[in-house]
Amino acid sequence: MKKELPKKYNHLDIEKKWTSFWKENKVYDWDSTRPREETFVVDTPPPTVSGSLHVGHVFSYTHTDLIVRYQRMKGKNIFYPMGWDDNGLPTERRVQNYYRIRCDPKVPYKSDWEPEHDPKDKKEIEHVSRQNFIEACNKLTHKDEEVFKELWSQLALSVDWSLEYATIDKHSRKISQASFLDLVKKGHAFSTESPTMWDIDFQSAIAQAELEDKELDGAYHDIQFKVADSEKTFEISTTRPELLAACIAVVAHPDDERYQPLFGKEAITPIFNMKVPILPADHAEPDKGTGILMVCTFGDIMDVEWWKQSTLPIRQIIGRNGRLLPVTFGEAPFDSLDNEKANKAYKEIEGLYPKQARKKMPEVLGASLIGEIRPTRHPVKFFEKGDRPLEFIPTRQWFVRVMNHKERLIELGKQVTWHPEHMYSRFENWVNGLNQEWCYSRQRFFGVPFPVWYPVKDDGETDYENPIFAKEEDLPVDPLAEAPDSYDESQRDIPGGFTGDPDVMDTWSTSSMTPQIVSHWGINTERHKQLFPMDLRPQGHDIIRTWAFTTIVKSMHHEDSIPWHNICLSGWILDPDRKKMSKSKGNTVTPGHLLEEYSSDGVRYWSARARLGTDTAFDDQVFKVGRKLVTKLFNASRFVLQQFERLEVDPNSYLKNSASEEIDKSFLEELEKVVTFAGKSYENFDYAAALQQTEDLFWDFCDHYLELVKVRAYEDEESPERESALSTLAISLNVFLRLLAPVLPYVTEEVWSCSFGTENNSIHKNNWPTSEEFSNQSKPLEEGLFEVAKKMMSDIRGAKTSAQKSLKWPVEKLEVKASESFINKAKMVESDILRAANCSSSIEPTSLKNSEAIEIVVTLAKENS
RNA sequence: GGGCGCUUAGCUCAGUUGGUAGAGCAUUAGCCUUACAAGCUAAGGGUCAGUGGUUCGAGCCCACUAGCGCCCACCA
Repeated sequence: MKKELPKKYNHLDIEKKWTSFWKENKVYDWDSTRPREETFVVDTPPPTVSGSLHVGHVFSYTHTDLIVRYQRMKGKNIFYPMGWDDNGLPTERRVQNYYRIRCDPKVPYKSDWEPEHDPKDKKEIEHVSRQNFIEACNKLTHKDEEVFKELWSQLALSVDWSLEYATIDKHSRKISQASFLDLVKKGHAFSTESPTMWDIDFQSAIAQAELEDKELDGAYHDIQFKVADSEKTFEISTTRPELLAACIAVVAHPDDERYQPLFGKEAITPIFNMKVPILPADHAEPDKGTGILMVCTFGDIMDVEWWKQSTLPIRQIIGRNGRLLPVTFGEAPFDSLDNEKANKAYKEIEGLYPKQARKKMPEVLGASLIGEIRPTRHPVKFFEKGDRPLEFIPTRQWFVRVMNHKERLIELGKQVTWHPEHMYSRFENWVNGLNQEWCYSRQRFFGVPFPVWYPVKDDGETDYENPIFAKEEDLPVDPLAEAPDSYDESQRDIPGGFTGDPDVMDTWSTSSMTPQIVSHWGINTERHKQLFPMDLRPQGHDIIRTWAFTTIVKSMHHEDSIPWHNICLSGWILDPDRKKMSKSKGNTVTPGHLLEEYSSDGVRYWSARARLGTDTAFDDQVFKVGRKLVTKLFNASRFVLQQFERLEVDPNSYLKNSASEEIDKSFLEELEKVVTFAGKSYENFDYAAALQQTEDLFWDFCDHYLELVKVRAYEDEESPERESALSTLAISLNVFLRLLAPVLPYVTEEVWSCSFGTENNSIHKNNWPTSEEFSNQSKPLEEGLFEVAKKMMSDIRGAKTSAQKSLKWPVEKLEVKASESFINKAKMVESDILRAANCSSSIEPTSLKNSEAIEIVVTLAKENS
């Protein structure tokens, strides 16, 4: 005999019990011996380990778990790993603040150094070696990961923890570096020195995918240029006058009649007196500003593009730290007609940041500034995590080719099924808008290094043309700590020796390989084949251009394949003001107290109500509804199981029975419909629709069906009527538990273990209900009997309520005025209705011809007998 | 400037292939009823953003308009 359910449902104790049960019994483990067709593979997003998780994480990770739990109950072998994204800038930033340290590659390594965190002590910032800094990163991320893992377990994410990885661990670094070497081998990666978008605070290159526009105040400065060997002048309207010294040309649209006579001539820049060519260029728009603009090295991406197809030299005046570089006019490429004057003017702005220099420019320009400065507001490109505008600075970087692969990327994007479908257009938009190759290198410390060294020529120059790549079997390598083959560590950074590539890879270089990291691409071919392409990539829609995009780029370059068959995009959590909840906005809610107050199942319910791609407002009310459903399910289960306990019979023995009473048959028919619908919905990743239908019928079950059959189930004598009720109760509870198991894993497991489950058999494996289970049930005489009974019950209750009587108050007379069809149906379920209504006389029908109207007249007894 | 989505009850949202507008919450009134007071029952509440079209019939299909949100864009 099973153990009885406790009187009250204490979610905290029960969650703890099942969390450890699932772990001990390896309920969620992947079986590597089962074939691909029986396996469902998830490319779990590795959460960024920087501080704490908020409800937004809980929300989207639950969505994946719902889908996974459905697939597992369908009998699928589940591959559901968890990774930690602990590589990259967010971690660096957090470590810098947490331990008050900075990485300085010039500082020597200290083996006995330990990072220390003291929230009160505002000690001076300590500069540590790269190795020490990486150790500090590892220490802090491990600490955070334990906290995350705890939360995921409590939330009942059914991941296989033996598949855990971190994007900075040895295995991930190896795969990242192998990916890079493969890209190089296939000609998809290359290094070059070229103007690159540069963040002056982080002092690193950044990629197009990391750009963000910010609206900034700016101002048009109208600057007068002279035409060489002529008295003519023209004006250029610019918001970046501080780049005047970097001007290499002025351009206007080829069709612009105002400037056509000047093409081919030279202009003379004011103040610095440099001769620059006047040329036609398609990107100049006649109706913007004065229609003629200066090309500076470099003000924006168009300057870069234009410069690339020109043969003009770069006049770089902004340095890596963002300040205006020292420049000497008179030395190429800064040729001036008046070096002395130019140098003097430049001294005024040298060493300043662009913003400061801009302020100073009116003074420097003097009479060359025409009219008033006109304020404007315009979008300026920023690194998404940066505080100051980007600059274009020529540096040596590694790039991955994407520009020549747009068509193929779009084809592959179309081969993936997007949920919801319309999110695909964001991917296509992004690919079509690509205007640069993927900048792959970063000038940072905590990341995956490039497995590359360069020879140092005898004159001390680095020979970038002949890179030395690591051997695949040696990966991962750190070129700053290890010497390449055929060299010795003593030859590092000396003429005739070698130097290590100092950069690390873009964080997406690793994240884009999550499928290959977990499939052990290149290491275990069998395993890779068994898992790739994967079934599902879940992620946020804000990182389609980064994570989804780069993952597709990699699988295209490596195997000309899609990485997964489906991609599911979760929406965002909005705060009550409808703003996206995010750490940077400081409006996050942490999930700990929610889980405690509303239970994990209650919080999961809240997540499950939101369809994919739909943003959801954070709303306490929905958590309450979730908790209420959990309590209801528990209590209804207790009631149903009590019927079997009372008779000392096993509810399992009723599951194969056929119901004989019409109301029972009708309810089972409704239940079968929901089973079919829910299965279809889950197949299409629409867990929310499945939940809604299930929940609706479950409340009908509690509010109406249970009330209708209660008395019949209570009967002391065995009878076909009682057997039919008991069978329907057993079947319904059994099916409801399984339908709700993905959303409410704890309470369903608890009830299951006390009812239908056998020893160590979790509800979460191999138990999804099917319509075949209903094949031995006979159809009710009419469809919709349950609906008719509901309508009758509702009206009877209404009559009692408006008479301010209790619901068990006896009914003397029950008249039904309705169509013949309605009356017929009511008659078919009459006995249950009369019992539930506490009515001793039979229904008095009045048949209305040609009328849809239904009137139920309830005459209550005078006395409560 | 290009693209996508949303607009249904006070709030949060459903609304399957077109067929009499739904749920929960909130509000109000009532009820200790042999599972449940962390409960139960019922009531009130809507020009489905607007305009036009297709149709016997439109919340749903089509066109246009407005507001909100998001994604993208070469931003002088």
